[in-house]
Amino acid sequence: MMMIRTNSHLHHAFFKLTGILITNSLTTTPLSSSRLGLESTLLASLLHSTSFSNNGDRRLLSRYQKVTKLDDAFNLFDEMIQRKPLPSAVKFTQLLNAVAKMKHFSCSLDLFKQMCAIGVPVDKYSMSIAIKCCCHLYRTNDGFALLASCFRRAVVPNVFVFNTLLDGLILEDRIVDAERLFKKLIKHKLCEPDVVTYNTVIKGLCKFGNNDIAIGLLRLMDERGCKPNVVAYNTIIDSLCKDKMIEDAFKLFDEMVFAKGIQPDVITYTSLIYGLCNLCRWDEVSKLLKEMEEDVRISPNIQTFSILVDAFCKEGKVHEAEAVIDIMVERGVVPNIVTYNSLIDGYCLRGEMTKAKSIFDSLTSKGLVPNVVTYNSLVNGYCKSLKIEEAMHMFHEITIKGLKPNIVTYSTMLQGLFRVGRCGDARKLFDEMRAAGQIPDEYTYGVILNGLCNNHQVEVALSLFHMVGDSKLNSHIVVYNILIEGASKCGELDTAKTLFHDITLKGLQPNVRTFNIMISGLCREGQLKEAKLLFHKMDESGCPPDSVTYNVLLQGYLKNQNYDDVEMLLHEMDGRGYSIDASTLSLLIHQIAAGSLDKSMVQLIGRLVPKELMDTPA
DNA sequence: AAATAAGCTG
Repeated sequence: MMMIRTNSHLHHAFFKLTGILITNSLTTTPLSSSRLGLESTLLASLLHSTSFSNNGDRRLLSRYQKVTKLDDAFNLFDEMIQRKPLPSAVKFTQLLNAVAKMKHFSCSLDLFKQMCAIGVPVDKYSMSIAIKCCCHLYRTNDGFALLASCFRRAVVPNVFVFNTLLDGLILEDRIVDAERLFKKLIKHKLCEPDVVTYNTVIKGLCKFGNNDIAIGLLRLMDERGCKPNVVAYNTIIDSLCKDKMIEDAFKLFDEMVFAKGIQPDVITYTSLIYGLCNLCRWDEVSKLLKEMEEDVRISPNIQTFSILVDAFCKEGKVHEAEAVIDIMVERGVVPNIVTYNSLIDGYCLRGEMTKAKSIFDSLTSKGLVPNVVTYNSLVNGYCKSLKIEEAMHMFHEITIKGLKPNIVTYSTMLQGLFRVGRCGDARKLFDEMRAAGQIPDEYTYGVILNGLCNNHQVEVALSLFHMVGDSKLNSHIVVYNILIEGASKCGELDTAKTLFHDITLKGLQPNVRTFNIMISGLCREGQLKEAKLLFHKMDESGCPPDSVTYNVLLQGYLKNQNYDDVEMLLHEMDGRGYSIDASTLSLLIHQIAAGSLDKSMVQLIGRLVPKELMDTPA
């Protein structure tokens, strides 16, 4: 399941990236210096005036809005309810909002209830905050109950309240309910949907992969006289980027900028940069980053930088990632736990656990608190380095620190235990996981099947597979790939063949990996004719052979002394630009030494061996 | 005179 991508452009791209970032920070500094032209002075003064208006122009916050600690909020509230006469509803509402802003939703809700109990009049403002709190606590139904009480109290809910409820439904993945509510609003004219209403529904559609319908709604809102804004476009662009449909994302971007004249913001750029990073299209990343830097109104923020850090780390370029962190710090953007999670994960993936651990240990001094994601990376890193005791230690640390291991944590730990052959402990952990209320997903399922197969328990894996039956868990090709590989490695090729046959019966499609595993199994048993047959079936199955297929088949031919076929395959590989992997190469070298291969082949083979293999002695 | 929204973990 691991994919190693090497990208020669990356290093180059990195210098471009950091180059852009550094040049920009240099060009922005002289703005305040004296050797500026008139226009620049104007610009500088504009900059000054905006920074002034940020503080000076804004009205002073009331003490009810200024609360930053929960205790202060409660104390203030207690003091307020003793006062005679009671402070205005506005003051109470401001306090409620301040508490909600601190994300203490249930506290805010408590205060709201107390406030109602002592008879402070409730209006649409306090109602909408209370409803928001319910929604953020995944208790949207309670939000609807409050809505009902609005009607009883003759408080007319406005579009804010409905938007909040709509958002709550989407947060709970209740997309059908959300659509129903949306239609009801329009049909019964409960309120006039505004741009936020539409955007919220668009967000819901995107969340469920309905990008096309989301775009449809974007058109519809325009027709209905509600102009889409940058948020509407960003939501869809972001969703398209996540679904790797980057061309469509750029199409929408162009439409937004050139046809509608809407200015992109940092979120637009960040989404697109994320999409490009995800596809390893580094040159375009630099281009876009440059474009963004050229727009004086926009500068990369913590997310933009974190995405770059993450991209470098995923490519194994941890030093480049650290350079990005240095640049962001220089620019006054403070890295957060997400940024460091990427870096820690990067070191873990490289197996540099000492370094990973030392960054982890330094978090506290930076005022950052590790979260489950942080621990998951370390658990994963230790497992991959076969340091299972350290992994277990980290795993237990999660609960000690008051956090909860999630499905990723359990799956990772399970994988680690299987990997060192501790099937019994894996079983125990699996039970523990279910007792903790964590529902295994398809990934967990794959880890377990794979773990059993690799520990000579194919039978157990197969019976688990049959027990799961026609459930959704078994409708993924990965499951078949694991079992076919497991069965054929145990010499149960007939079982493997049956499974392979079942794939199409189930309406699934074998992928390249499925074919490769099957061909490799057939070769192992010396069934070269069948292997060849399958190889030729690949193209017509819409699944053309890749470099792995050729290597697998080549090894089969070599082991069975089919030298004519070897020659043919080598020529085909040359034509397709595929190269020879390390284990095929060592087989070939043996054959060359034994004099089984024609001298004329040697040159061709030399051409098919990648440089990296030549440099490192086997 | 107070309020709603879209970007990272295996």
